[in-house]
Amino acid sequence: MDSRTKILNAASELFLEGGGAGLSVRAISKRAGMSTIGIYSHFQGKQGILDALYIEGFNMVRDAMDVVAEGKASKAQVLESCMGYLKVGEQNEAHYRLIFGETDAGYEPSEEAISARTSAFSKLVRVAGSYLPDTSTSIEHRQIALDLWAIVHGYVSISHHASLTHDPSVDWKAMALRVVEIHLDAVMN
Amino acid sequence: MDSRTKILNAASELFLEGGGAGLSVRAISKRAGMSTIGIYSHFQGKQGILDALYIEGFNMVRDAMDVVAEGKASKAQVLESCMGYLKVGEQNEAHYRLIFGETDAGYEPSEEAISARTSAFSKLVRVAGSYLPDTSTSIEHRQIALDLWAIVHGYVSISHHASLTHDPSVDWKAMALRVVEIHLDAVMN
DNA sequence: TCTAAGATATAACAGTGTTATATGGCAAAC
DNA sequence: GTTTGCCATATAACACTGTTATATCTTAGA
Repeated sequence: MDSRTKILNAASELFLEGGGAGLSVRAISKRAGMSTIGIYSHFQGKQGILDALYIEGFNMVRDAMDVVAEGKASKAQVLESCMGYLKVGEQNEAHYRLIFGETDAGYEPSEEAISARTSAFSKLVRVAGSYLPDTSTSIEHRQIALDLWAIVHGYVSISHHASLTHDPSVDWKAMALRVVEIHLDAVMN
Repeated sequence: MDSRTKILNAASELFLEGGGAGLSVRAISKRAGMSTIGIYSHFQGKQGILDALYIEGFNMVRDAMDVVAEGKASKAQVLESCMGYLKVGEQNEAHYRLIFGETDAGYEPSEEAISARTSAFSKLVRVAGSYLPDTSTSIEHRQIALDLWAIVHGYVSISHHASLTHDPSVDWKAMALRVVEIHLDAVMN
Protein backbone atom coordinates (compact mmCIF):
# COMPACT_ATOMS: atom_id res chain seq x y z
CA MET A 1 0.00 0.00 0.00
CA ASP A 2 1.12 3.50 -0.84
CA SER A 3 2.63 5.51 2.01
CA ARG A 4 0.30 8.41 1.39
CA THR A 5 -2.83 6.27 1.65
CA LYS A 6 -1.40 4.46 4.66
CA ILE A 7 -1.15 7.81 6.43
CA LEU A 8 -4.59 8.91 5.28
CA ASN A 9 -6.17 5.65 6.44
CA ALA A 10 -4.52 5.95 9.82
CA ALA A 11 -5.73 9.54 10.16
CA SER A 12 -9.29 8.60 9.17
CA GLU A 13 -9.33 5.72 11.65
CA LEU A 14 -8.13 7.88 14.53
CA PHE A 15 -10.55 10.64 13.57
CA LEU A 16 -13.53 8.28 13.57
CA GLU A 17 -12.45 6.69 16.84
CA GLY A 18 -11.81 9.79 18.90
CA GLY A 19 -12.55 12.88 16.83
CA GLY A 20 -10.00 15.62 16.69
CA ALA A 21 -8.78 14.96 20.22
CA GLY A 22 -6.44 12.06 19.53
CA LEU A 23 -5.50 13.20 16.06
CA SER A 24 -1.88 14.18 16.69
CA VAL A 25 0.89 13.96 14.12
CA ARG A 26 2.71 11.39 16.23
CA ALA A 27 -0.42 9.28 16.76
CA ILE A 28 -1.13 9.20 13.03
CA SER A 29 2.46 8.23 12.27
CA LYS A 30 2.47 5.49 14.88
CA ARG A 31 -0.80 4.06 13.57
CA ALA A 32 0.56 4.15 10.02
CA GLY A 33 3.73 2.41 11.18
CA MET A 34 6.14 5.09 10.06
CA SER A 35 7.80 8.28 11.23
CA THR A 36 6.18 11.70 11.42
CA ILE A 37 8.07 12.99 8.40
CA GLY A 38 5.71 11.38 5.90
CA ILE A 39 2.95 13.74 6.98
CA TYR A 40 5.16 16.64 5.84
CA SER A 41 6.38 15.09 2.58
CA HIS A 42 3.09 13.57 1.41
CA PHE A 43 0.84 16.23 2.95
CA GLN A 44 1.44 19.79 4.03
CA GLY A 45 1.72 18.86 7.67
CA LYS A 46 -1.35 18.61 9.85
CA GLN A 47 -3.06 21.27 7.75
CA GLY A 48 -3.02 18.81 4.84
CA ILE A 49 -4.51 16.03 6.94
CA LEU A 50 -7.30 18.27 8.16
CA ASP A 51 -7.90 19.47 4.59
CA ALA A 52 -8.41 15.88 3.45
CA LEU A 53 -10.90 15.21 6.26
CA TYR A 54 -12.61 18.57 5.68
CA ILE A 55 -13.15 17.71 2.02
CA GLU A 56 -14.40 14.28 3.06
CA GLY A 57 -16.89 15.98 5.39
CA PHE A 58 -18.34 18.40 2.87
CA ASN A 59 -18.51 15.67 0.23
CA MET A 60 -20.58 13.62 2.69
CA VAL A 61 -22.94 16.59 3.06
CA ARG A 62 -23.18 17.09 -0.70
CA ASP A 63 -23.80 13.43 -1.43
CA ALA A 64 -26.40 13.18 1.33
CA MET A 65 -28.37 15.97 -0.34
CA ASP A 66 -28.00 14.40 -3.78
CA VAL A 67 -31.38 12.68 -3.96
CA VAL A 68 -32.95 14.75 -6.72
CA ALA A 69 -32.52 13.94 -10.40
CA GLU A 70 -32.49 16.64 -13.07
CA GLY A 71 -35.57 18.78 -13.49
CA LYS A 72 -37.86 20.24 -10.89
CA ALA A 73 -37.87 18.96 -7.33
CA SER A 74 -40.95 18.18 -5.29
CA LYS A 75 -41.32 19.44 -1.76
CA ALA A 76 -40.80 15.89 -0.50
CA GLN A 77 -37.51 15.75 -2.37
CA VAL A 78 -36.29 19.01 -0.87
CA LEU A 79 -37.20 17.69 2.57
CA GLU A 80 -35.38 14.47 1.73
CA SER A 81 -32.24 16.43 0.89
CA CYS A 82 -32.48 18.32 4.16
CA MET A 83 -32.97 15.07 6.05
CA GLY A 84 -29.80 13.79 4.40
CA TYR A 85 -27.94 16.82 5.70
CA LEU A 86 -29.34 16.35 9.20
CA LYS A 87 -28.35 12.69 9.27
CA VAL A 88 -24.78 13.48 8.25
CA GLY A 89 -24.60 15.99 11.06
CA GLU A 90 -25.90 13.41 13.51
CA GLN A 91 -23.94 10.37 12.40
CA ASN A 92 -20.66 12.02 11.44
CA GLU A 93 -20.24 14.41 14.30
CA ALA A 94 -16.43 14.52 14.07
CA HIS A 95 -16.46 15.52 10.40
CA TYR A 96 -19.27 17.99 11.00
CA ARG A 97 -17.45 19.66 13.86
CA LEU A 98 -14.33 19.90 11.70
CA ILE A 99 -16.05 21.66 8.82
CA PHE A 100 -17.40 24.25 11.24
CA GLY A 101 -14.12 24.95 12.95
CA GLU A 102 -14.60 23.08 16.21
CA THR A 103 -11.70 20.66 15.82
CA ASP A 104 -8.68 22.94 15.57
CA ALA A 105 -8.91 26.66 16.19
CA GLY A 106 -5.83 27.28 14.07
CA TYR A 107 -7.03 25.37 11.01
CA GLU A 108 -7.99 27.35 7.93
CA PRO A 109 -9.32 25.37 4.95
CA SER A 110 -7.24 25.53 1.79
CA GLU A 111 -8.61 26.70 -1.56
CA GLU A 112 -9.30 23.12 -2.58
CA ALA A 113 -11.16 22.51 0.68
CA ILE A 114 -13.22 25.67 0.24
CA SER A 115 -14.24 24.53 -3.22
CA ALA A 116 -15.61 21.33 -1.65
CA ARG A 117 -17.74 23.50 0.62
CA THR A 118 -18.88 25.59 -2.34
CA SER A 119 -19.76 22.42 -4.22
CA ALA A 120 -21.98 21.23 -1.37
CA PHE A 121 -23.75 24.58 -1.16
CA SER A 122 -24.26 24.58 -4.94
CA LYS A 123 -26.00 21.25 -4.61
CA LEU A 124 -28.43 22.77 -2.13
CA VAL A 125 -28.96 25.77 -4.42
CA ARG A 126 -29.89 23.44 -7.28
CA VAL A 127 -32.21 21.28 -5.18
CA ALA A 128 -34.00 24.10 -3.38
CA GLY A 129 -33.93 26.39 -6.39
CA SER A 130 -35.57 23.80 -8.62
CA TYR A 131 -38.48 23.72 -6.18
CA LEU A 132 -39.20 27.40 -6.76
CA PRO A 133 -41.33 28.55 -9.71
CA ASP A 134 -39.65 28.66 -13.11
CA THR A 135 -39.93 32.43 -13.02
CA SER A 136 -37.65 32.65 -9.97
CA THR A 137 -34.22 34.22 -10.29
CA SER A 138 -30.87 32.69 -9.39
CA ILE A 139 -30.62 35.17 -6.55
CA GLU A 140 -33.83 33.75 -5.15
CA HIS A 141 -32.39 30.26 -5.56
CA ARG A 142 -29.34 31.19 -3.53
CA GLN A 143 -31.53 32.92 -0.97
CA ILE A 144 -33.77 29.94 -0.32
CA ALA A 145 -30.73 27.67 -0.14
CA LEU A 146 -29.07 29.95 2.40
CA ASP A 147 -32.28 30.01 4.45
CA LEU A 148 -32.51 26.22 4.49
CA TRP A 149 -28.82 25.87 5.22
CA ALA A 150 -29.15 28.15 8.23
CA ILE A 151 -32.11 26.17 9.55
CA VAL A 152 -30.61 22.71 9.22
CA HIS A 153 -27.12 23.77 10.28
CA GLY A 154 -28.55 25.66 13.21
CA TYR A 155 -30.36 22.57 14.42
CA VAL A 156 -27.37 20.27 13.87
CA SER A 157 -25.04 22.63 15.71
CA ILE A 158 -27.43 23.09 18.62
CA SER A 159 -27.91 19.33 18.81
CA HIS A 160 -24.16 19.02 19.30
CA HIS A 161 -23.97 21.65 22.02
CA ALA A 162 -27.23 21.94 23.94
CA SER A 163 -28.14 19.24 26.39
CA LEU A 164 -31.83 19.70 25.72
CA THR A 165 -31.42 17.86 22.44
CA HIS A 166 -29.22 15.07 23.82
CA ASP A 167 -32.29 13.24 25.05
CA PRO A 168 -32.85 10.55 22.40
CA SER A 169 -36.62 10.90 22.77
CA VAL A 170 -36.29 14.46 21.46
CA ASP A 171 -36.51 14.16 17.67
CA TRP A 172 -34.65 17.33 16.74
CA LYS A 173 -34.30 16.21 13.11
CA ALA A 174 -38.10 16.18 12.80
CA MET A 175 -38.21 19.61 14.42
CA ALA A 176 -35.72 20.96 11.90
CA LEU A 177 -37.60 19.41 9.02
CA ARG A 178 -40.83 20.96 10.27
CA VAL A 179 -39.25 24.43 10.22
CA VAL A 180 -37.95 23.77 6.70
CA GLU A 181 -41.40 22.71 5.52
CA ILE A 182 -43.06 25.72 7.11
CA HIS A 183 -40.55 27.96 5.38
CA LEU A 184 -41.00 26.29 2.01
CA ASP A 185 -44.79 26.61 2.26
CA ALA A 186 -44.54 30.25 3.28
CA VAL A 187 -42.23 31.37 0.49
CA MET A 188 -44.34 29.59 -2.12
CA ASN A 189 -47.40 31.67 -1.23
CA MET B 1 -6.27 45.51 42.31
CA ASP B 2 -7.10 41.97 43.25
CA SER B 3 -4.93 39.29 41.68
CA ARG B 4 -7.92 37.38 40.43
CA THR B 5 -9.39 40.36 38.59
CA LYS B 6 -5.94 41.28 37.29
CA ILE B 7 -5.75 37.86 35.63
CA LEU B 8 -9.32 38.05 34.35
CA ASN B 9 -8.74 41.51 32.87
CA ALA B 10 -5.57 40.32 31.16
CA ALA B 11 -7.41 37.31 29.74
CA SER B 12 -10.30 39.44 28.50
CA GLU B 13 -7.93 41.89 26.85
CA LEU B 14 -6.01 39.15 25.04
CA PHE B 15 -9.26 37.45 24.04
CA LEU B 16 -10.69 40.63 22.53
CA GLU B 17 -7.42 41.43 20.77
CA GLY B 18 -6.72 38.09 19.16
CA GLY B 19 -9.48 35.65 20.01
CA GLY B 20 -8.57 32.26 21.34
CA ALA B 21 -5.34 32.09 19.34
CA GLY B 22 -3.11 34.14 21.62
CA LEU B 23 -4.88 33.16 24.81
CA SER B 24 -2.15 31.00 26.36
CA VAL B 25 -1.59 30.58 30.08
CA ARG B 26 1.83 32.17 29.80
CA ALA B 27 0.54 35.11 27.74
CA ILE B 28 -2.19 35.82 30.27
CA SER B 29 0.30 35.65 33.15
CA LYS B 30 2.73 37.94 31.38
CA ARG B 31 0.02 40.49 30.65
CA ALA B 32 -1.15 40.35 34.25
CA GLY B 33 2.43 40.84 35.45
CA MET B 34 2.66 37.66 37.48
CA SER B 35 3.54 34.02 37.19
CA THR B 36 1.37 31.30 35.68
CA ILE B 37 0.52 29.80 39.04
CA GLY B 38 -2.20 32.33 39.79
CA ILE B 39 -4.33 30.90 37.00
CA TYR B 40 -4.34 27.60 38.88
CA SER B 41 -4.90 28.99 42.36
CA HIS B 42 -7.53 31.62 41.50
CA PHE B 43 -9.09 29.67 38.62
CA GLN B 44 -9.14 26.01 37.72
CA GLY B 45 -6.45 26.40 35.11
CA LYS B 46 -7.29 27.40 31.59
CA GLN B 47 -10.66 25.67 31.91
CA GLY B 48 -11.58 28.28 34.53
CA ILE B 49 -10.51 31.16 32.29
CA LEU B 50 -12.55 29.81 29.40
CA ASP B 51 -15.50 29.27 31.74
CA ALA B 52 -15.43 32.91 32.74
CA LEU B 53 -15.35 34.05 29.11
CA TYR B 54 -18.03 31.50 28.17
CA ILE B 55 -20.35 32.87 30.85
CA GLU B 56 -19.55 36.39 29.66
CA GLY B 57 -20.53 35.34 26.14
CA PHE B 58 -23.87 33.79 27.00
CA ASN B 59 -24.70 36.71 29.29
CA MET B 60 -24.10 39.02 26.33
CA VAL B 61 -26.56 36.95 24.32
CA ARG B 62 -29.15 36.94 27.10
CA ASP B 63 -28.88 40.68 27.72
CA ALA B 64 -29.08 41.43 24.00
CA MET B 65 -32.41 39.61 23.85
CA ASP B 66 -33.71 41.35 26.97
CA VAL B 67 -35.76 44.03 25.29
CA VAL B 68 -39.23 42.88 26.34
CA ALA B 69 -40.87 43.89 29.60
CA GLU B 70 -43.27 41.61 31.43
CA GLY B 71 -46.45 40.63 29.67
CA LYS B 72 -47.07 39.70 26.07
CA ALA B 73 -44.54 40.53 23.39
CA SER B 74 -45.34 42.03 20.02
CA LYS B 75 -43.88 40.58 16.85
CA ALA B 76 -41.64 43.62 16.56
CA GLN B 77 -40.30 42.93 20.02
CA VAL B 78 -39.52 39.31 19.20
CA LEU B 79 -37.72 40.46 16.08
CA GLU B 80 -35.87 43.01 18.17
CA SER B 81 -34.68 40.26 20.50
CA CYS B 82 -33.49 38.19 17.55
CA MET B 83 -31.69 41.22 16.11
CA GLY B 84 -29.94 41.60 19.46
CA TYR B 85 -28.74 38.00 19.22
CA LEU B 86 -27.53 38.51 15.65
CA LYS B 87 -25.61 41.65 16.59
CA VAL B 88 -23.84 39.88 19.43
CA GLY B 89 -22.81 37.14 17.02
CA GLU B 90 -21.49 39.73 14.60
CA GLN B 91 -19.75 42.09 16.99
CA ASN B 92 -18.42 39.60 19.52
CA GLU B 93 -17.15 36.90 17.24
CA ALA B 94 -14.52 35.62 19.68
CA HIS B 95 -17.06 35.09 22.45
CA TYR B 96 -19.55 33.59 20.04
CA ARG B 97 -17.02 31.13 18.66
CA LEU B 98 -16.10 30.13 22.21
CA ILE B 99 -19.65 29.33 23.28
CA PHE B 100 -20.03 27.06 20.27
CA GLY B 101 -16.80 25.16 20.79
CA GLU B 102 -14.61 26.75 18.14
CA THR B 103 -11.95 28.14 20.44
CA ASP B 104 -10.61 25.05 22.19
CA ALA B 105 -11.57 21.55 21.15
CA GLY B 106 -10.79 20.22 24.61
CA TYR B 107 -12.91 22.74 26.50
CA GLU B 108 -16.08 21.52 28.17
CA PRO B 109 -18.21 24.14 29.94
CA SER B 110 -18.63 23.66 33.68
CA GLU B 111 -22.00 23.36 35.39
CA GLU B 112 -21.99 27.05 36.18
CA ALA B 113 -21.20 27.86 32.56
CA ILE B 114 -23.97 25.60 31.32
CA SER B 115 -26.43 27.36 33.60
CA ALA B 116 -25.50 30.64 31.91
CA ARG B 117 -26.38 29.04 28.58
CA THR B 118 -29.66 27.76 30.01
CA SER B 119 -30.42 31.21 31.34
CA ALA B 120 -29.97 32.74 27.89
CA PHE B 121 -32.22 30.12 26.30
CA SER B 122 -34.84 30.68 28.99
CA LYS B 123 -34.88 34.34 28.07
CA LEU B 124 -35.67 33.41 24.48
CA VAL B 125 -38.37 31.00 25.66
CA ARG B 126 -40.04 33.80 27.62
CA VAL B 127 -39.82 36.34 24.81
CA ALA B 128 -40.93 34.05 22.00
CA GLY B 129 -43.42 32.19 24.18
CA SER B 130 -45.14 35.38 25.26
CA TYR B 131 -45.79 36.13 21.59
CA LEU B 132 -47.83 32.94 21.21
CA PRO B 133 -51.54 32.84 22.17
CA ASP B 134 -52.39 32.58 25.85
CA THR B 135 -53.71 29.09 25.20
CA SER B 136 -50.29 27.85 24.12
CA THR B 137 -48.42 25.32 26.25
CA SER B 138 -44.95 25.63 27.71
CA ILE B 139 -43.83 22.88 25.33
CA GLU B 140 -44.91 25.10 22.45
CA HIS B 141 -43.01 27.97 24.03
CA ARG B 142 -39.83 25.92 24.14
CA GLN B 143 -40.45 24.70 20.61
CA ILE B 144 -40.76 28.14 19.07
CA ALA B 145 -37.71 29.30 21.00
CA LEU B 146 -35.70 26.35 19.71
CA ASP B 147 -36.84 27.09 16.17
CA LEU B 148 -35.81 30.73 16.41
CA TRP B 149 -32.52 29.80 18.06
CA ALA B 150 -31.69 27.43 15.22
CA ILE B 151 -32.46 30.10 12.63
CA VAL B 152 -30.46 32.92 14.18
CA HIS B 153 -27.58 30.71 15.30
CA GLY B 154 -27.49 29.05 11.90
CA TYR B 155 -27.11 32.41 10.21
CA VAL B 156 -24.52 33.68 12.68
CA SER B 157 -22.44 30.53 12.36
CA ILE B 158 -22.62 30.54 8.57
CA SER B 159 -21.65 34.20 8.52
CA HIS B 160 -18.50 33.27 10.42
CA HIS B 161 -17.56 30.43 8.08
CA ALA B 162 -18.91 30.98 4.59
CA SER B 163 -17.25 33.55 2.38
CA LEU B 164 -20.54 34.35 0.66
CA THR B 165 -21.59 36.31 3.73
CA HIS B 166 -18.28 38.10 4.24
CA ASP B 167 -19.23 40.65 1.63
CA PRO B 168 -20.37 43.67 3.69
CA SER B 169 -23.04 44.46 1.11
CA VAL B 170 -24.71 41.15 1.95
CA ASP B 171 -27.05 41.91 4.86
CA TRP B 172 -27.23 38.44 6.37
CA LYS B 173 -28.79 39.78 9.58
CA ALA B 174 -31.75 41.05 7.57
CA MET B 175 -31.96 37.67 5.84
CA ALA B 176 -32.07 35.90 9.17
CA LEU B 177 -34.69 38.28 10.52
CA ARG B 178 -36.80 37.69 7.42
CA VAL B 179 -36.77 33.93 8.03
CA VAL B 180 -37.71 34.53 11.66
CA GLU B 181 -40.62 36.73 10.67
CA ILE B 182 -41.85 34.24 8.08
CA HIS B 183 -41.73 31.53 10.71
CA LEU B 184 -43.56 33.61 13.29
CA ASP B 185 -46.31 34.48 10.80
CA ALA B 186 -46.67 30.86 9.74
CA VAL B 187 -46.98 29.37 13.23
CA MET B 188 -49.54 32.02 14.23
CA ASN B 189 -51.90 30.88 11.46
C1' DT C 1 29.70 -0.20 -10.05
C1' DC C 2 29.07 4.40 -8.94
C1' DT C 3 26.28 8.32 -8.35
C1' DA C 4 22.48 11.20 -7.54
C1' DA C 5 18.07 11.79 -5.95
C1' DG C 6 14.12 10.74 -3.35
C1' DA C 7 12.02 8.63 0.72
C1' DT C 8 12.40 7.73 5.44
C1' DA C 9 14.23 8.19 10.23
C1' DT C 10 16.11 10.71 14.36
C1' DA C 11 16.53 14.37 17.19
C1' DA C 12 15.96 18.86 18.33
C1' DC C 13 13.27 23.37 18.82
C1' DA C 14 9.70 26.29 20.39
C1' DG C 15 5.38 26.24 21.98
C1' DT C 16 1.28 24.35 24.93
C1' DG C 17 -1.21 23.15 29.78
C1' DT C 18 -0.04 21.41 34.18
C1' DT C 19 2.17 20.49 38.65
C1' DA C 20 5.83 19.37 42.27
C1' DT C 21 8.88 21.94 44.77
C1' DA C 22 10.63 26.08 46.81
C1' DT C 23 10.30 30.68 48.42
C1' DG C 24 8.17 34.77 50.23
C1' DG C 25 5.32 37.45 53.39
C1' DC C 26 2.01 38.11 56.82
C1' DA C 27 -1.21 37.13 60.57
C1' DA C 28 -2.10 34.65 64.81
C1' DA C 29 -0.37 32.36 69.05
C1' DC C 30 2.60 32.07 72.81
C1' DG D 1 9.01 40.17 70.37
C1' DT D 2 9.66 35.77 68.59
C1' DT D 3 7.97 31.85 66.48
C1' DT D 4 4.81 29.08 64.05
C1' DG D 5 1.77 28.08 60.42
C1' DC D 6 -0.70 29.21 56.45
C1' DC D 7 -1.51 31.19 52.09
C1' DA D 8 0.04 33.52 47.84
C1' DT D 9 3.53 33.64 44.58
C1' DA D 10 7.59 32.02 41.90
C1' DT D 11 10.67 28.61 39.48
C1' DA D 12 11.53 24.69 37.06
C1' DA D 13 10.34 20.57 35.25
C1' DC D 14 7.17 17.15 32.82
C1' DA D 15 4.60 15.44 29.01
C1' DC D 16 2.57 16.75 25.21
C1' DT D 17 1.88 19.51 20.57
C1' DG D 18 3.42 20.81 15.38
C1' DT D 19 7.49 21.55 12.81
C1' DT D 20 12.10 21.15 10.73
C1' DA D 21 17.29 20.60 10.20
C1' DT D 22 20.18 16.88 9.82
C1' DA D 23 21.34 12.23 8.81
C1' DT D 24 20.59 7.74 6.89
C1' DC D 25 18.90 4.46 3.76
C1' DT D 26 16.99 2.78 -0.62
C1' DT D 27 16.66 2.74 -5.31
C1' DA D 28 16.83 4.00 -10.13
C1' DG D 29 19.83 5.63 -13.88
C1' DA D 30 24.46 6.33 -16.11
